[in-house]
Amino acid sequence: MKDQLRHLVLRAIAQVQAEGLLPADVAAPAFVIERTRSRDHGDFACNAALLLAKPARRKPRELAEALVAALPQSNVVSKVEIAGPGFINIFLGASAYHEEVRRVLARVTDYGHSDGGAQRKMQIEFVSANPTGPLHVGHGRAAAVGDCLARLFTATGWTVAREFYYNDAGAQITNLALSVQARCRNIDPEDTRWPADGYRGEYIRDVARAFLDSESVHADGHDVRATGNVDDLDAIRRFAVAWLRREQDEDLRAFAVAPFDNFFLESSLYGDGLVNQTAHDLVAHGHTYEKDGALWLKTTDFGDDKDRVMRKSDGSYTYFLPDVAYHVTKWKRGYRRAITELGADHHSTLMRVRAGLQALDMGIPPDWPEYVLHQMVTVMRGGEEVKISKRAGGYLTLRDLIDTVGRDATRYFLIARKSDSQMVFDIDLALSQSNDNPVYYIQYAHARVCSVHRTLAERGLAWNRDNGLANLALLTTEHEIAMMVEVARYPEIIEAAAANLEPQLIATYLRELAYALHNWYNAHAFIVDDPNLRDARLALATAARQVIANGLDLLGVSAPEKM
RNA sequence: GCGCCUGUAGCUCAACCGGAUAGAGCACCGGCCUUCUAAGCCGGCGGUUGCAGGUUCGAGUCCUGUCGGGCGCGCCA
Repeated sequence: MKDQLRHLVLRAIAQVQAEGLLPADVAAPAFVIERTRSRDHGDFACNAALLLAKPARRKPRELAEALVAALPQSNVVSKVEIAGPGFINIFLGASAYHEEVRRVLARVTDYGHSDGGAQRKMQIEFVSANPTGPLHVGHGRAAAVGDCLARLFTATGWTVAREFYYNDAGAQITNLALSVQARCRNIDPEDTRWPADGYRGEYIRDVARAFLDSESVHADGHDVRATGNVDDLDAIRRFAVAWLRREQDEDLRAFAVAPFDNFFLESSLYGDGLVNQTAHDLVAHGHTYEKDGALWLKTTDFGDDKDRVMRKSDGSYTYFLPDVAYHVTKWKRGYRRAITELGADHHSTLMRVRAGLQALDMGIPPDWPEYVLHQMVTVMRGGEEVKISKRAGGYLTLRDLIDTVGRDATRYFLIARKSDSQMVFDIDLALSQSNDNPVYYIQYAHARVCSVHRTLAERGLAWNRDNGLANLALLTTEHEIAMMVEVARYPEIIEAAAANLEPQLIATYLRELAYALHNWYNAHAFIVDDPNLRDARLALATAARQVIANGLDLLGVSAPEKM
């Protein structure tokens, strides 16, 4: 709808220019077509006249009049008004909304999708948890946001690759192996022989038992068999990494996160010599210097507040050099668009990685890759913060949350806030079966329409879809108009959510759509005697149900037929 | 001290990359409805958008300063 109107306004501007009212050298400004706040102002408002006024040196209202006069005829527009300082208010005819309802039922699960991405390829990297323990709630937020973004970009015409990057070789992994080894030897965390920075969670005991039992683990596409040889630390390390990767995969599956297309191992960067190569290239491009026996990258050349060590005096690299090398592979793999999702506590790597990429002078744009940062989640229950998991010990796991409130509520709540705001996850709210709980409220709206169809069948009636679509003009009450407007907004929401990397817009929208549906449901009976009206109401209700189902699917939340 | 994020009604949040009178829900007060699933409707109360400047036709939104909260400031990742 919006695009149609934008097109009309552009033609009007060209027409006014042709008439000489607007100088030809005045470029069409970045005007917006936006939903009005109040229905009194029509369906959409356009600010083009206000923006053109200055360069054209004319009064906004005068220009608005010229634009309105030049606006091409269209069957979707029923009325145009000039208001306030020079807004052009556009009123849509009912038929425009009827058309939208038909489109929903014709396109079904594709409704609201677009081809804006033109099937170009892009990559989203998210979760990227190190395989040292079960996923925690922060990973859950990353998974919910990243998975939803991936679905959104798929829906808007991009070819999306999902990637999971993990460190399988660093000091943390050594600690993991030592912890498992200690457990194999029946050493407890309380024991003086327990490794200094060992992982104390109960799951370490499970890994140790599996290792001693010579189990075989399948993760990331290959099998790793335990040798059972407690003295072989390297074998323990390989097994523990595979075991925890499998555990994390199970967490992600329980969370209904779509499978990752690629798991990228940090160790492979060393094996392929890419870290050395990157260090060499950075030196060659002259943005480095030696000081105190270490090699520094002049990140201050690219906006950082101080330079950073890239190779320590002991010859090993700091973490951000492999990060740069990793992102170089993304660029070389052809991802001209890439999104990296991180916890906000890692935001400092953002500047460093971009600085490293710029220093390499490979023609990578300064704002590549895009970043999505997610802030901390505080989990509350009964007015108190919950932070301990029995299995993991020091932190609350994603699995705990899923087991407590269910997958749907977990996903919805973790996506429902802007990801760069801190959020409070209220377990009591997520568990409540009431209207206060938005997940319940939205799913219930979906189930209700399903229920209407069941009742219809029980009464021996059938819904004549085509008859309903032919009689949409019978839907004229305030609630029905509001309902149609809400349904028609869906494509705009998808577009805005993808463009701004803000999946929470979908969550907010679905609550509003469900609200409109419940209101409508309570104001009118759907199953009435008049077959034309009945079919029409069912057509709109079914379209609304479809939009709810589509929106919930983007969020990874199920759309139940019964509740 | 420096950097990033954040601050909107008593509470949880909106406000569509500068637009019109800052909106919903919950809570509270007064009426009403109760049907295909357990649902809602009307009215009332509630705001100097943390504070102070600036930019312009127009600022919750952009800029500067300031105050409060979070995170990060290592030759850890």
